[in-house]
Amino acid sequence: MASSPKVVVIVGETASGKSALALEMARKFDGEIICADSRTIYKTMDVGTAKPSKIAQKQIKHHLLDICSPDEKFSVAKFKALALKAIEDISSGNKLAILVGGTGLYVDAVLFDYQFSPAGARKNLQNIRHLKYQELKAYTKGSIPNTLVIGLQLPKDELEQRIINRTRLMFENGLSKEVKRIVDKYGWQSPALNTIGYKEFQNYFAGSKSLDETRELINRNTFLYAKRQRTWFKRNKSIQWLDDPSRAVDLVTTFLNT
RNA sequence: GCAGGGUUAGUGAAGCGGUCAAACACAACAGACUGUAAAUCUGUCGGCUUAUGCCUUCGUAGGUUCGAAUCCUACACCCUGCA
Repeated sequence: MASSPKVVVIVGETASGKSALALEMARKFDGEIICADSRTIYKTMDVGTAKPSKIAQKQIKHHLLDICSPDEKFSVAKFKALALKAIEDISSGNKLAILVGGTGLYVDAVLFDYQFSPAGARKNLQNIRHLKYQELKAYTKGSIPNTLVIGLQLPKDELEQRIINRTRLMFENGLSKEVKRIVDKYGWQSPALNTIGYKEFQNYFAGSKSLDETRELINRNTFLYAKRQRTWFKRNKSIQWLDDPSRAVDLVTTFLNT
């Protein structure tokens, strides 16, 4: 399959430094970034989702950010289609596509070429394991060709410290105002507000939780989320785990030369 | 000082003579995941070890009972009503 474009994929837990690494790789290898993130797709949700800054976006083109409004429903299938389109666009412009994200399902939808049945065909609300067979087939088949998958892994306590710091920064950068604005405009039932860093404010605004308690809760929920991400990525054996991000340059260099 | 309430596993909190290694929640640990995925769901959670098994736990020390986290006594610490 010489025709399929090369894609560098960067995965890892939240706050592991994926975005920074992606930016660096994009600069070094003339790339553009595709965000595989189920929350940064939403407009106006910037602080709480740790969305790449405007400055970063000016330097390097980021795809699939701000593509829908907080009251809209989004889906993996939509993501897959858009991501494939973006990969095509980027590589036809002779640039390197860099897919970055912590949303394992979104990444895998592209990487393992998920085939979705028609919308609404299946109600799988209880996470019934009836798709196990299909899923296994997909994973043994392996990922799509011409991909390099880099995973960022930090020691647990270091990651927790980074999460704590990041949450504190979010609060300093007006997270509470951002949440308020979105709630006032779209209401708590909006799909986008069922997000760590946002939903925890419900009790704060209702007056039953202090700001400190809210921040603690966000931290704890983020730890839990990171754990789920770890579990998800663990099963993908083709990920090349790095504890030292600087090694990524070599990996990408050899990948591009083969 | 007198009267009353409390002390339970990592935390919070049930239990108030047997079916209690002790509900439940949270955390912790592990896992699942194909159109909500920063979502949703599952398992383990005193120790030994994996057994319809044993051992050690419910502030501390004794006691009553066939049998106590549960009743009694003393002590320690904490909160409250009267001084």
